[in-house]
Amino acid sequence: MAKKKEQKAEHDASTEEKILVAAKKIFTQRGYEATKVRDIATEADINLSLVNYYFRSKEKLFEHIMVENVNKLFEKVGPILNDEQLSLREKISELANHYIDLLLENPDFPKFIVNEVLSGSSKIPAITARREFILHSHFAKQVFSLQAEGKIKFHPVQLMMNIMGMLFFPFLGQNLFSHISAPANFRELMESRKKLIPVWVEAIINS
Amino acid sequence: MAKKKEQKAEHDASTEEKILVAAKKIFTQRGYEATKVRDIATEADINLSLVNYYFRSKEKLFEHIMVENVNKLFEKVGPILNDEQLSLREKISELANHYIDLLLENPDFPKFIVNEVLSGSSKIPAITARREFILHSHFAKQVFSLQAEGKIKFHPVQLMMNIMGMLFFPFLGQNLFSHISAPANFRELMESRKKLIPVWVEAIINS
DNA sequence: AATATTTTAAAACAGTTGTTTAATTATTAA
DNA sequence: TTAATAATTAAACAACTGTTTTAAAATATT
Repeated sequence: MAKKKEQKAEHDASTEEKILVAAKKIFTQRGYEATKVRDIATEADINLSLVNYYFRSKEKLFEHIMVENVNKLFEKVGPILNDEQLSLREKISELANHYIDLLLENPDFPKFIVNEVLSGSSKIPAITARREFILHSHFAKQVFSLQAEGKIKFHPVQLMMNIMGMLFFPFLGQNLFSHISAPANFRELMESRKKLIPVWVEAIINS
Repeated sequence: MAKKKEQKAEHDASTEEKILVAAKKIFTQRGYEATKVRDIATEADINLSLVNYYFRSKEKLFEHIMVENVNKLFEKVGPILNDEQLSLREKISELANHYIDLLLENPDFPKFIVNEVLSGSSKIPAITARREFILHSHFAKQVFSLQAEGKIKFHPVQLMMNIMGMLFFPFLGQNLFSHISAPANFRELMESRKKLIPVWVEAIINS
């Protein structure tokens, strides 16, 4: 029964798997246009035509990878955003912990987020659906109710911008910032942010 | 003497100018790889070979545009960052005013900033030089002295990340955010930020 | 007006790139 | 084992892309 899976774990990765790993790496790093099918084949160490054999076209493969990425980006976050037991501050703390870990492990994600998720250009349904999801989450309701209760004097979207900016932007400017302090320190800086961001958001709310 | 300039102003844009305008638009929007020389020629409404005639190669033209962009991004900012008369808060206020206006007028800039300026991959000297400049500015000194004076309990780079994040990130997620509130409201939200950001930064410092 | 120079245009070139084909090898099912 | 199916490979194709060439038209210079 579980033979196949065990075999997979023991033996070399299957061709399909190798293509996926290579494609994920190169597509996420360079984007669609800058990625050549031959680059993927070389990186995966397989024959060129196997890419089309397994995934029919470059575009199909790209969408596959993008869906994979966006799922990884949101799978853990959905339950957090909609957990009615968590206060806003607790949610922010959880989000900070989760995303900082995730982005430290996936240095290519920030650019992907900007170019595929935040950019309106993406036609991939999995991405547009996630955007909707966030907007109707319990988290969004909590942020908006801050205004309704008169606890903030500015538009709630401003707060969402700040939270996301504090979370994602450092990774976009990683090369810039890790040039200031020692590059190795970037990780420490990000670890510190896990606890700092909730405090800063609180300060902004009370400003 | 001024004949030529006046002619330029009165008459149609020169071919060189038309290419520059088209190239700036397409390169900034789509990036290097996704931009085809034929796209530029079509957009500029000129013959294909004129692109190479005036700029020798696609790569040369790209660098030309990138330098143009980065200059526009920093020309006004240098004096602000190094103005020893301005307090940190005043500098932040000036920066917010300037960058919010600039990015509202140039919707393509945010992606360019992420992919060319913040990304370490850029080999364009004009960009790397600017990075150095910021790090040694009076502004940077002021931020770092906050820590020396014990006014903040975290690393000064954290504050720089937050300031830049609050400034740039909303424009990166423009499509996302303008989907929440009415799209037309995005401009108003950004206008509000001009005054809000200095307050928020203050709140973060005092947190 | 005649000549030289600059600018524009069309076509072609050479290299790249996504994809397909056809043949071979490996695997599975009978 | 044998037949059928799946996986892999090398080669080729056709469209695309950056660049060059060659010639014509426009402009400037003498």
